[in-house]
Amino acid sequence: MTAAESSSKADARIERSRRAILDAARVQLLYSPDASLSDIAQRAGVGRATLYRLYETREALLVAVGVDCFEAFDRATSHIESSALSIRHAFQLLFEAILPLQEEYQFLSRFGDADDYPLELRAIYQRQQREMIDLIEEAKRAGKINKQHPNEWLALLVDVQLYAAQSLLDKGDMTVKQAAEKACKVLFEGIR
Amino acid sequence: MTAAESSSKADARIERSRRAILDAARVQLLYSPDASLSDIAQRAGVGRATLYRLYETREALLVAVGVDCFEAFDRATSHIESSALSIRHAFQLLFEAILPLQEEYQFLSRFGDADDYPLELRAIYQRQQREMIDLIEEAKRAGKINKQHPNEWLALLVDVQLYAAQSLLDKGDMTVKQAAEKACKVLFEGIR
DNA sequence: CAGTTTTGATACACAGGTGTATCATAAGTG
DNA sequence: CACTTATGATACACCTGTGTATCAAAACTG
Repeated sequence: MTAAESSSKADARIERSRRAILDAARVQLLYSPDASLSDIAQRAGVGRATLYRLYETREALLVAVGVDCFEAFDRATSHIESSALSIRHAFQLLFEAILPLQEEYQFLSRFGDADDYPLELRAIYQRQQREMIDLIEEAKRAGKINKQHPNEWLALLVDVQLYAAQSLLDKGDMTVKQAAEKACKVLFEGIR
Repeated sequence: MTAAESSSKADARIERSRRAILDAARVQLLYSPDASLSDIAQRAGVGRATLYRLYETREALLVAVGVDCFEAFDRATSHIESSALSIRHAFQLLFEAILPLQEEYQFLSRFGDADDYPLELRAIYQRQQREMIDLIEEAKRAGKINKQHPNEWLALLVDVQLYAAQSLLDKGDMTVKQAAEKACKVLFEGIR
């Protein structure tokens, strides 16, 4: 219904501009949250006017990027619950799925817990958090996680393990699978 | 030599303004990094002109806050190496010392790893990281940490454990000692 | 290929932040 | 208590970002 998903019969130019803008905005805003719309348009390779044509305000763009990130996240993780062999394996698959989408995941985290950001983004973030907590509770029931740990804290630990795993990837000498494996292991068993 | 440390024979009003501004700036910039100097002055309870009198530019203020944070951090942690009974105990003491200084610690982290921030802040951050890595290497030598883990990654894990521990404190039902204990335990032994 | 639609460039008004200067007032100093 | 100094308020010029409008040129559609 919204402009975000109406790829039905629009001019090909629109879709191209839209994709370029969303990608550029995600990267640029993650790198420097106070980047101007000129910066974003330039990175996207489109005119500033085009950006304003597709997204009425800066806030509307923020929301659109958030929605886009969430869709990518959902697409990459929806298969997990059906194909995981165990809870621990589900975490492993989750880590492997999210790591290549760090930009998208971090975008949602960063703009999801700030008080002064669009309500829509916060709602998306909370929905994502909810799914994570569901998984955590399942792991608790399976005895894989100490039941005394608060769920929100555990969700935070998963988040930061992902963040730390990304730093391993950035160093270059590791595959996604290996980084996910390491993060998962340290999460459940500690650094020693 | 700089105004930052010349508390020698200055007018008492100056020192009072300086303290109020540094505290307000730390909190305000941590909460919203793009806050205006008017916001900061207002929170500090001083006029905007006073702020400009004590700190020539916005960047100078940023550096001054960073230095102030580092001094507080140093004051709180310098006693540790002499009083720690073991490496593991040193981490426990470190966590206990830093947790009440989360604002200061987070300020240095946030403004220390961004590419577009003052060089002085980055230098301070790197010095702090260096001390952390020294501690980590000592723990490796003592066999408390798996030697295969990269030091930078481990330093990141300590950082994020502190961040997560803060969320436990924010919930209210925990003392600093308990939160530090929990973070330390999970760091070394995992969530299960 | 003719017609429609998007696009980029440009100019504009507006708002807000930065940094400087001035001056009467309040506060500290000796 | 006289003297010195910091302070807050105010006004100012400058710059940058936001959002709107316009129009010729380019790209897509059938």
